[in-house]
Amino acid sequence: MGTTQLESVPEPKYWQLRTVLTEALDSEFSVGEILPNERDLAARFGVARATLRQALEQLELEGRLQRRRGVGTTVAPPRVGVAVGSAQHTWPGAADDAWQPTDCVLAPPPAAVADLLETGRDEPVHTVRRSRTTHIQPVATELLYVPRSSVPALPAIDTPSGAARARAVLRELQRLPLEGQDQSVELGSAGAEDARELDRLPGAPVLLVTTRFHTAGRTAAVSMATYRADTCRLTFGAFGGVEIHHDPQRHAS
Amino acid sequence: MGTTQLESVPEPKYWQLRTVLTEALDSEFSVGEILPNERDLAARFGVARATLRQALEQLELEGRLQRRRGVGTTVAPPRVGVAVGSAQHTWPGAADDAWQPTDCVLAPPPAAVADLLETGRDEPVHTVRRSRTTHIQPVATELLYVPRSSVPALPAIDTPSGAARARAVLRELQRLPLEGQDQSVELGSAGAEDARELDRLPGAPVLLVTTRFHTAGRTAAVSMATYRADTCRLTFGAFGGVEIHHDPQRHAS
DNA sequence: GAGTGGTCTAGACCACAGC
DNA sequence: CTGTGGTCTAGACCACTCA
Repeated sequence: MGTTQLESVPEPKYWQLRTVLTEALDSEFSVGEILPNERDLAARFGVARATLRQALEQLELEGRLQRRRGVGTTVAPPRVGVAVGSAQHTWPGAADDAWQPTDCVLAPPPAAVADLLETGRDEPVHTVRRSRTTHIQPVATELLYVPRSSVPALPAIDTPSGAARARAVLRELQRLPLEGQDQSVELGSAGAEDARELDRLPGAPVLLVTTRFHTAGRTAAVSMATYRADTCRLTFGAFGGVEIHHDPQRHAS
Repeated sequence: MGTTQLESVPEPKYWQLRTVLTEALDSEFSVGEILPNERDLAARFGVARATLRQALEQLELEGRLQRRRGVGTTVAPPRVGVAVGSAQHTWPGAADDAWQPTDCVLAPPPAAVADLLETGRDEPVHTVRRSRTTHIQPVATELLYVPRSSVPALPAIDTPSGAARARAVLRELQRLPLEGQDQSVELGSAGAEDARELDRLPGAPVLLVTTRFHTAGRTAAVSMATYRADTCRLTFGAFGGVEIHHDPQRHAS
């Protein structure tokens, strides 16, 4: 008598829960609707709150849910497609781009960036801060590193740090011939600052996009952008406008 | 007397731990080295194991650690750059590509894919399974959906399902003129099957790459690839060979 | 078998939003 | 103030690997 478990545990409870909740979201809930609170949900499914939370975390990671401390858990809208690489490469700051410059300082970049720029590790570069929003939600922050050699005509550094100087640097960049750009995407977690700016908690999953801008055979600038992984689908090419309504948890054939 | 906390909790313990461990990894550990087990580490830092694990999860997400049940926790090597989009677009199955076809069946695709292909929702399409490895580690699995109209010359379906048929479909694809491709990247979690194939646990974070191949103004094929997010850095363009040794947790200027 | 990471529990308290 | 999600604890047991 007394089997080890009712279900012989073929798979963990939080994973079963995730599946059940996914189906419930697909069939019984609509975007923006608020779910019952975690304590009630846990009781309803007969699991500890920690287990229920593990399932909710999965769903938030997949962009199906949005949780806010003090508020509640709501059904998230489909991810927005955010264009990060286009067929016709353009400099950051071009007329059509979606970024808002907020600040600019002259400082030594992180070592990894210095290596990409092939500048000395202690050599200060223009560091432009920008942010990007869709509708009203912040989706990304960026640090754009521009060596002084890329913008030699920039007026003396008497311009105070700030958005004005950021725009000046970007304007000077446009004058260079852009030969091409390389990009890479990887998973990261938001640091305290980025988290605040993206309206998330520290450690929230983000997509880190590194872009190298080339001119005359050398690297003219490097951008390191941090996108909210829960709400964004990064698009390359003409994929921008397309809506994809699939479950990010891949269901094999 | 008795302050609420020793440290007035400006930030959560697991986050402080993450920082401490990151620094320790940078300075005192080398790639492949095994860390003390979780119970010892938790005791050493004076926290519960669950809290310690929260910090380790972060570090694993960032690609700094690798954890294996029954084995232990080791320091992970830097992420490998995996080329997913190149300047000169090529069909899947081209001579140089890194994928290994393993199977092919004719079945109706998920609804989302049917919409992208503009086929009927119940219309069966060739579904090619492929996998991709670097060195000896699996890094990605893929389902490639090819409508029958894209490979009309394919011999009758008497070829048994399997790698041979997969190669036949890919070979036929090469005959079409490739006009271009769109891609999108988003965060997802590995389903049970993918997890097994990628040597991870269900729910492991993955990067979902959707590629649309165009010919003659229509979509000739759709690929949905699942990359291990912990070990991969997806590269677009010539970024392939570059090593980046930065901390995926963005440190602002 | 011993030792590892993975899952789960039942509680407690905290930080935050909104009334 | 109440109610929400976020953090943390101290334990237990399970699944897995390897000697």
